[in-house]
Parts: sequence; structure tokens; C-alpha cells
Amino acid sequence: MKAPVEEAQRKLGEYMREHGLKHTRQRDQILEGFFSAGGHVSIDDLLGQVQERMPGVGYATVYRTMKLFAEAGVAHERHFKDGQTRYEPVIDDEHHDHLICTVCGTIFEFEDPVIEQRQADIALAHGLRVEHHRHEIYGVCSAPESCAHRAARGR
Amino acid sequence: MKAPVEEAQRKLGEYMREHGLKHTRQRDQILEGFFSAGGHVSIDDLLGQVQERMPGVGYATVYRTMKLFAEAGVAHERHFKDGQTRYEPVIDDEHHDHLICTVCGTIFEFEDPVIEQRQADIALAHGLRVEHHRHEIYGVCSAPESCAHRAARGR
DNA sequence: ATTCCTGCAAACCTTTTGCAGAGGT
DNA sequence: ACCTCTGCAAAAGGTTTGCAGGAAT
Repeated sequence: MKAPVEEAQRKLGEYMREHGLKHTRQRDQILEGFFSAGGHVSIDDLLGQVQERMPGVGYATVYRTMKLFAEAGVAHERHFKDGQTRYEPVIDDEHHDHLICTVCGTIFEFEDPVIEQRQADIALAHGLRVEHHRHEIYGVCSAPESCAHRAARGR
Repeated sequence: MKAPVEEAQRKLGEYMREHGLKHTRQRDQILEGFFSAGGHVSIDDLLGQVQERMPGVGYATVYRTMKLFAEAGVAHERHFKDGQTRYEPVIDDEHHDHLICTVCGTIFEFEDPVIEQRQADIALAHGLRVEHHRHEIYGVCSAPESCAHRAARGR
């Protein structure tokens, strides 16, 4: 099995070819930074990371590029409660939801077939067919030490 | 059983008394407009409505007042995907989530004990205690005529 | 009288857009 | 050569804040 970033490069390359878009150093760097960051990065996070390797890159480029990645299907846009858009890599079309610690900001991922099924049933009962959903659970760590630890090293 | 707006007046009055806040004509009007609108109103909706009775009221007042209502526990802030904050009345501390038609924007409410229970279990499995959650299902109406109908009369 | 509120305008923050020049095909 | 991208700065959209005058207690 390939590394996620390679699969994304392939997918993105295909999308760009189909749409007559161009391959640039910035897009390369942003894709790499995005995948190496792991997930749930904000535009600021990404810009900071990319500027280490390419000073001079501006916000506009990162915004435009992440929008492109989302359209090409290699990134998901997320809107949590901190008012900034965050992105996470799409891996093999898997789906998951989020569980967020309100003390330290740690984001866990979960997936539950029972909940998925109930959602479909509920939608159907109202005459709708599910397109997508947003499900975030907010809670506090019952293990404060690990929580505090993460908080200590910033977001 | 009292009308929801009366219960809200009571609750808000108590909150204001406890915090040494003042009773004003604007706050009265906004509360009334808010409850008569039914639910999921944006700041713009509310401002428009209140200005019919009190021209001259500004955005700042509505923003500040809705924030107050949320703190007093008579309104819930919601952030759907249209980029505007919406508010809905709190009725008897009931809880519900949302099902939204992406064609016409109609918002349905639902509540499911099975999902609630799964959420608690999932959080626990990750060592968290649930504080609150956000759960929105987006779908398309399988009955396009009713859907289109609602779309026709705006949002 | 005192303290809180209001309306206005300016500030803020995140995101988008217009433009001229740089860069990919 | 052509057309897309980039970086900058300005604009936009939603929300917050500072201030001086006005209202509630």
C-alpha cells in the first residue's frame, strides 16, 4: 500500500490534468506540508510551515491551494468552533467524525456504524436522502495529566 | 403550560436581576421578535424584524443582546454552513439536533436516544466525558415539490 | 446620582478578489 | 506564445469594541 501522500499526488495530478491546471513549486510544497502535518491544520499552520521552505508565499496562495485540494478530493474542509477553517487529508475515502477535548483541544477521530445507520433512518423518516453530515462531540478528558500535557505544548 | 416566551421572560429576568443588568425597550422587542420568529434566525432576520417596530436599532445591539440571551440560557447559538450565526429559542431545556435540506434550506429537528447513548460510549472509550455535541445531517428532499415550494419563498 | 445601554463608526479577523508580473505548458 | 499562478494589497463579510450621550435603577 502506497503512502497517503503518493496517492494524493496521483489523484491531484489527475484532477489538474483534466482541468488544464499547472504544476507549481508552491502546490508541491503545500501538498507535502499538508500531509506531513498529519491533520486538522489551519491555514496559519500551513502557511508557517510552507514559509520555512519558501519564504514569500502568501496567504492567498495557501487559501487558493487548499480550496483546490478540496475540489480535487485530497483534502476535507472542517469548521470547528475556533472560527478557522481546518483541513485534513482524505485517506482512501474513509469517513470519520470528531471527538474534541475542550480543555486541551486534542481531536480524536471516531466512526460508528450504529450512528451512521440511525442517521440514514432519521433522514428517511423526514423524506430526505443523506448527502453528508457533521458530527462533533465535545468533552473533557478524564485523564487531566495527558490533557494538560498537550495543552502545554500549544494547540 | 406557559407560552415559551413567558418562560423565557422569567428566566431572562432572573438572570438580569442576578447580574445587575437593566431592562430596556430594545431587549424586550428583541426577545419578542426572537420568539415569534420561531427558530434558526440570523442576526439580519432579527434586526429587520425589530427595526419594523423600532427603527434606529443597530447591529451592535442585536449582537450584544443575542449574546446575552445565550448566556442567560434562553437562546442557543448555532453555526451552520452559511457563515452566519443563527439563534433558536431554548424550550424547557430540551435537546435536539438538525437535519437540513441542501436544496431548499429547510431545517428539521430530531432527537435520537440511540445516538445519544453511542456518543457517551464513544467519548468514554477515549477517556472523555461529553459536555455537548453538534450533529447536523445534510440531505436532499425526496419530495422535490415541497422542497421547491419552500425554496420559492426564500431561504 | 450612579451604572448600565445604545447607536454610531471604526476596528477586527478570516477569507476572497483584482491586478500586474512571473512561471508552467 | 499562451494561459495559469503567484504575491501583494485592497475588499468583503460577519462580528466585536470604544466612545459619548441617553435611559434605567
